[in-house]
Amino acid sequence: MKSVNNVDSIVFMGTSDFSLKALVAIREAGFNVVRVYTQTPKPAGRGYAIQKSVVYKYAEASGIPIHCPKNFKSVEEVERFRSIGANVAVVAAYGLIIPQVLLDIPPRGFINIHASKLPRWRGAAPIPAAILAGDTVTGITIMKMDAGVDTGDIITMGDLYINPEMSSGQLSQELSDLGAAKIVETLKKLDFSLLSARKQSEKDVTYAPKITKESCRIDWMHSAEDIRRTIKAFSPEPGAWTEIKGHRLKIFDAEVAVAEIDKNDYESRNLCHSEILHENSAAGLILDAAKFFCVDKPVHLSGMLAFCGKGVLRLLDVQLAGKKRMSGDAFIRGRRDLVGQVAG
RNA sequence: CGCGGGGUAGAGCAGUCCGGUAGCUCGUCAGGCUCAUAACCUGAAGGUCGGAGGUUCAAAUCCUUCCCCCGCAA
Repeated sequence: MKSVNNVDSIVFMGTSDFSLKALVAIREAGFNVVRVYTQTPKPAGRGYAIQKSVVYKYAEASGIPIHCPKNFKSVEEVERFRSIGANVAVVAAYGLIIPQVLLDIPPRGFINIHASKLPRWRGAAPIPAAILAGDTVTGITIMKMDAGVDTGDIITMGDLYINPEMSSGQLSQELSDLGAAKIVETLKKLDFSLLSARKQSEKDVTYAPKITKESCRIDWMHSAEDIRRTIKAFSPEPGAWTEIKGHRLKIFDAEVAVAEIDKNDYESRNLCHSEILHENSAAGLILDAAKFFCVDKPVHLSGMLAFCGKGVLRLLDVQLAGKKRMSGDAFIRGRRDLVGQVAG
């Protein structure tokens, strides 16, 4: 039986932690990775030290030849790739555009691991997009690459349920495990996989918008649930943030403390905010503990609380610029001067 | 040499400019009050102030140097 094809010459292209899992899995499954492409080590971080990608470090330690072109626009780079003579190329979170001339080179083409169920969330940031949208299920797509952005024919998919507690970081880890398993499965029966590929439906296409600094900024006028999802979607990187007393505060985790509340029905042991609330400008107000009267029952809330456009959020994991990351509880205990401030 | 913040009790912070008793909010432990409480009151334990030198009668604080943590930017 010819189930294991002649795929003993694989080129792997990837940069992030997400791709590293796939690379490791491919090698552990016994495939021969003959070359690794990853993004150029570049000055980054404090002091602009040269940073190698995790994939670079792994390949280096494993003795796999590494190549880091800036792009594939030159004939030289294309020919260099051709000279490897690879049977198939696997791409996962690489970060460079692969032109058609390159896609045409390997006999069995390019295969991509994408962190969503295509055609939902095409684009660069599918994981935060799924959380932000409140999706209850997402997954992995293994596809044949074509020249479009995540438009290739689908080989296989894997499902993953999003539990509401999950942050992008956790989801990304689980998806990378799933992706690693799926790519190995695909490579093991490569010819069959390629034959069974089917076109994407053009009906349910959505795009995952690029993440910007501004899209990570919290709008406290939104509901507590919306803001909670924003926080989860950008945790731990790059981190949802707000500004308080002129300083940037990142929020890595939060939970809805009260989904809905009549803003007049509460008191706080620390200070009386009724005048602020009457002005309807309470969104973003930070408190450290409060007692609410919902219907006829008093509800005691502890921890670091933030009023939203609708409801109250409990901030669980925060970090002020320049300080350590800590629980909201500890943070607000030490920074009582921030109680009663309005974040924005 | 990219810009910047920080290291003080188990946690989070103030005090540092201008040297002179180690302080705050919590937590912990013990007791009290209350119908009751994530409320309140009383008391206790817990620190070689990141390390090493130096100046001084005296250093958390001033000088030199080293280590560690973090934000921005890329």
